[in-house]
Amino acid sequence: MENKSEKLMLIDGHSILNRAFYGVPDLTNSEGLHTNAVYGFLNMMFKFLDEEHPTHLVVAFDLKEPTFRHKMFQAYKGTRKKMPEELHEQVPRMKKMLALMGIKTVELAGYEADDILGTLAKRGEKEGMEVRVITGDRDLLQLASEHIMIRIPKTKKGGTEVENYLANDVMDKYQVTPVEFIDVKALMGDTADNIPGVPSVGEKTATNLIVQYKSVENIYEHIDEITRKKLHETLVENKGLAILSKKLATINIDSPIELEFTDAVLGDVYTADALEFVKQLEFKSLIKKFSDKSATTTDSLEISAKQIEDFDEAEKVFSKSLKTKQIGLEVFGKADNLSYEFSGIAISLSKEETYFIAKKWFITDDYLREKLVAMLSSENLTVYVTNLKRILKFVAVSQYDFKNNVDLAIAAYLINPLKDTYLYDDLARDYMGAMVSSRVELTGKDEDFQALSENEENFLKVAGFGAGIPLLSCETILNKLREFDELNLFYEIEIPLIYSLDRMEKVGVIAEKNALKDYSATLGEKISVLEQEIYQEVGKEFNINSPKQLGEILFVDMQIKGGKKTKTGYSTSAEVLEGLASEHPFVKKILEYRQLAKLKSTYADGLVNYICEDGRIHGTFNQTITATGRISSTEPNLQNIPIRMDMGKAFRKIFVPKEGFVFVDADYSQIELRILAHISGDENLIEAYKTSKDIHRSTASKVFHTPLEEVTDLQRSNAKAVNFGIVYGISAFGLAKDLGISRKEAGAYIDSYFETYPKIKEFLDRIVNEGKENGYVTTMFGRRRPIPELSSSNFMQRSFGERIAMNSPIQGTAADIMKLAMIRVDRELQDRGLESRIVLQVHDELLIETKESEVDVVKEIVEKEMRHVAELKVDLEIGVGVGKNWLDAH
DNA sequence: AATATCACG
DNA sequence: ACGTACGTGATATTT
Repeated sequence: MENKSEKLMLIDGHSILNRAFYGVPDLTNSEGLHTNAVYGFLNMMFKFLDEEHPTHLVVAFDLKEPTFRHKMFQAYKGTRKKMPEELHEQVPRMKKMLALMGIKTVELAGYEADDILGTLAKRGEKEGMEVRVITGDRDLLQLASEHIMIRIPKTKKGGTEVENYLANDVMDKYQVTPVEFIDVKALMGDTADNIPGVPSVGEKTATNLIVQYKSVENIYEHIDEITRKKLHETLVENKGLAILSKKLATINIDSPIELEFTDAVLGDVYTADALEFVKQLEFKSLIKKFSDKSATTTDSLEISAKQIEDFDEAEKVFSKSLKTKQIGLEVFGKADNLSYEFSGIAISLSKEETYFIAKKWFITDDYLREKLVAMLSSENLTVYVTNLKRILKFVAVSQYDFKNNVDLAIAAYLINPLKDTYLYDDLARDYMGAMVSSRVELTGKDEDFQALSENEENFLKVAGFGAGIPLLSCETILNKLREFDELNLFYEIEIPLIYSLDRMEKVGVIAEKNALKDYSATLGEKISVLEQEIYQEVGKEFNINSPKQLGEILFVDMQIKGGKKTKTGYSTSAEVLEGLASEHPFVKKILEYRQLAKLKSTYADGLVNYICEDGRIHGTFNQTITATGRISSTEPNLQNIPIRMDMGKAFRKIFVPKEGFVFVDADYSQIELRILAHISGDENLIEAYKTSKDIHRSTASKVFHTPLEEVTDLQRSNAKAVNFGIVYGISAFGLAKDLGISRKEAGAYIDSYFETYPKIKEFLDRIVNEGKENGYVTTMFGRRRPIPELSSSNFMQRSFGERIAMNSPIQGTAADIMKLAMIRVDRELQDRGLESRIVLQVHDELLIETKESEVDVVKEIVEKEMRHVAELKVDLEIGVGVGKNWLDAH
């Protein structure tokens, strides 16, 4: 029977797993299992499956026992270098994954994966199949033929490129046939593959010889024809080695493998068991892929809410809730900072008793809101939720006194801030060991209204999980928090902060829409002018916003030197372009165009879309995003409004206080460096802060051994860069790049810095060791950041981990201090009955919309509260400004 | 959905 | 030999 339409894919298991391991950054699931190689393997495999649609699939692995070829080799050179443990532990995991997907794996005692692949490839070809061999090993090129394609994925700067070889591709690239390739390899040897080869024969010589003589054996039959004396000599001397090398290099294509191709037919790989396993390994994107394609999954935990539409029954549930000690709660509906509309409230009283009280008939928005307020402000009732700030949006006013409300998403964030979501399914998985369908899986991304009517059963599940899981997981989560010694951080900082952030979001900040639109138009005009000028210079029109087109025009069409590679093409970053500007002045126009285009799209046009009917922007401040404990700002991002460039500063002017108010802006001066001085206890830096006005100048004076008055601007700015570098987790490379000096010079600066401030060096060493021992580092307030990278066997990964270990306690402590300051300033404004309000936080800065009559008291409040949040060995200095717009106040 | 770039601390 | 400063988010382009 002809098998013309059949296609066999063979994967070199260890080789691809190895590639994946080194190509994918370290990944661990919450149990601490390393998963990056498995993840990379699967992604690569899916990519090939999508491309090729094979009918048959086999993955071949080596076995541990030494093979024939290994044994022969060991006479010449030790053993292969062993796999790092992080990879080793992933091998059984990979095999399990493949087994669960119903994919055939083959391993055979005494034979390498190469032999298995070779045998199966030839066997498949004989049966008339198209064959694809996926490997990272060039040795396999000897298998290439008209119907056997060797595909070698290469990880190039994050992306993967594939080299494909049929027989003629091998000829094109190596000038020899696939079979002759064995002989080339035999002559030149391959240390990585344990083939000794003939000494001093490299790729060139080997190829030339084989092109002429076709095989090792034939060379020796014509050995007298070799005229190069040295070469002739070594060839004769090493004849035995050459013959042996050929044996070592030859892949066995007749291994005794008991495999019928019918056993390797590729079926549905998206099995329910495989889905369970990818969930356990926490491969987010693959979970989605598997869930979409596999049959319905069963939840390992059943909580379905009972729907209530009757007013009297609703009354009963609320009154029972208010009398009990603890409930789980979730609110459904639409809400922003200006309005809200319930679709209902889910309440869980116990595992068996969960309700969804729908808004209907007499159960109105007002009624639900009233009940919600009662529960959130109850003295005796503890309410467990997963997103308290969102729930607060259903309570319109900012004047409230809520208590005993526990946001478990934030608790889970404190336990491990590296996750990207803390939704109910995440909590169930991490703290209850239960796999449940996510909200998106059950109801999609649609609004709650539609979901309720469209798929009632699924919606009631979401309601059940949403309220039930917080209640059922709270004990485990809080115990973990206690174990991690983060309860104080949680209750004294993170929970109160929720209310302050909510207030800040609800207040919002005025952005002058008309001024913004005018500026957008101005920018638009300047951009068109530049655009035309650039087209003139280049000689044709193109999309300047496309790095691809721009790169090709600059470095291919115009042949400009100095092009740098990225994985997709030429880099056109500002850094590269600036390097070009002196020789090609028009490049400045491109830079300027870029800058203005950015300002127009992101800030001018971007911000306008967020201005509400009240003329204000109500952004969102996220509390569970950053790894260090900072808050982040989205929709829009109000923490990256321009300030450094002149053209950008205009945007700060459109942020203004309302009538009768001004802005008071307060920021911490060099808070991170001061924290470093405190934590390290370095007397010299502490002393410098006590006596010097200008810390960078003072640092320059000491580091460069120059009297204070004689420090040049350049020295000061270099010292400033070193100070920054220290906080970022110093490296000579990074500093050199920043300052545009050599790595050696940068190293000298760093050495001198550490001589000046010896305890800083001690601290940095200590914190890295501590991180390696514990697997995490902490801030002054006990905030924890795990650093899995520190245990990586990859130098780059580990170095990254070390810099994180140095930076996180500093950046994180600054974040803790600012959070506490915000809470206190906010509370003081409330308690004193003032009308002034915090409107923005930008990491070390607070912007306060201040009633004109309250300016003095507000200034006094921010100075006092911000300064005294923590008593450090150096004072926390606060800069305060007052103005009619953000730029002037800052 | 990923990549490149650039705005901020 | 390798090749990165720490932490974020939005936009436009390309896949």
